[in-house]
Amino acid sequence: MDTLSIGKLANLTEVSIDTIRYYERQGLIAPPARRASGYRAYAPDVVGRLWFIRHAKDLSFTLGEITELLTLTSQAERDMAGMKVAARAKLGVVEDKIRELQRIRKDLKRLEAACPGHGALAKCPIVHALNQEPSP
Amino acid sequence: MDTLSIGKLANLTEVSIDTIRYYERQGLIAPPARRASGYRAYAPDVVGRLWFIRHAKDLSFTLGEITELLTLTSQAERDMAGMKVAARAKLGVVEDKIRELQRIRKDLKRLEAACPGHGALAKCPIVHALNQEPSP
DNA sequence: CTTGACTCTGGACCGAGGTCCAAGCGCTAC
DNA sequence: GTAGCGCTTGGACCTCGGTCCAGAGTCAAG
Repeated sequence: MDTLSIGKLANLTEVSIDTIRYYERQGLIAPPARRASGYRAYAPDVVGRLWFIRHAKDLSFTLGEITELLTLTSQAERDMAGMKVAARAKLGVVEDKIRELQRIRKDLKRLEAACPGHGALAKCPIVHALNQEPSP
Repeated sequence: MDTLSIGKLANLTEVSIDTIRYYERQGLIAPPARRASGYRAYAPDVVGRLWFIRHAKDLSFTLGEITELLTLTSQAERDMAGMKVAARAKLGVVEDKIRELQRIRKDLKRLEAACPGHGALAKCPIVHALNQEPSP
């Protein structure tokens, strides 16, 4: 048998059955052929497609973006420029998030350092800072 | 008049009217007194409380965590230890997120660097990498 | 053949943090 | 006094990425 049941596919890809069906509804994977019983019968190349989705998710691409990437890659005659552009664009987004989190980290560190850690709450510099209207 | 309508409060705090009502439903701010007409009439100290919420949100505290922080600060006789502990705990969470994003950044950079940016898509190293099952 | 595991469908539900709506009053500046 | 904002309510809806369910039919091992 050269097709896979959804359960076998799930085992091979570490993507749950429910999630595979969800991806089908979302259009990330094509509706597969069916057995007489109605069971989904996947061609083995779907395994690679699911790994693609998983890895792209691990790179913080959204499912919508992954759909676009999959469309891109499905046109084999195309140039690879699109992939590189997508990677760089996502890199920019990730770096923005890192900067924002670093801003938060700095603020938290400053507050934590300013707080002696004991004494009346009314004198807590963290509480004080949070209650203030921002200066500008 | 020493009370504020919800609209005035929204203007003073950069928190929208809908959001203020939402916070009331969620228990972050107490249900205010009402005028005869049913309009909410806020005591001016609610302004500080809303700034507290806004700033804590800017530090990536969730509304649930902010509720706890507000409970903490409402007991003036308490020690400030809890605030410092909360700040340090959140700092840890933020640093974990930063590390995860840095992992993603590293992976994206590596992929982007590996891709020549032109040529047949079938040879794109990004596509190749994403299609692979991870080596356990 | 029987039993237990597998799969099917459509739709409801989750959390987080809101946003938007209608229909109907209240308030205030002119 | 009237135009035109402001405020009220309850509930529906949104994103994102799934998860879970019932009730039914199917498959494979013993």
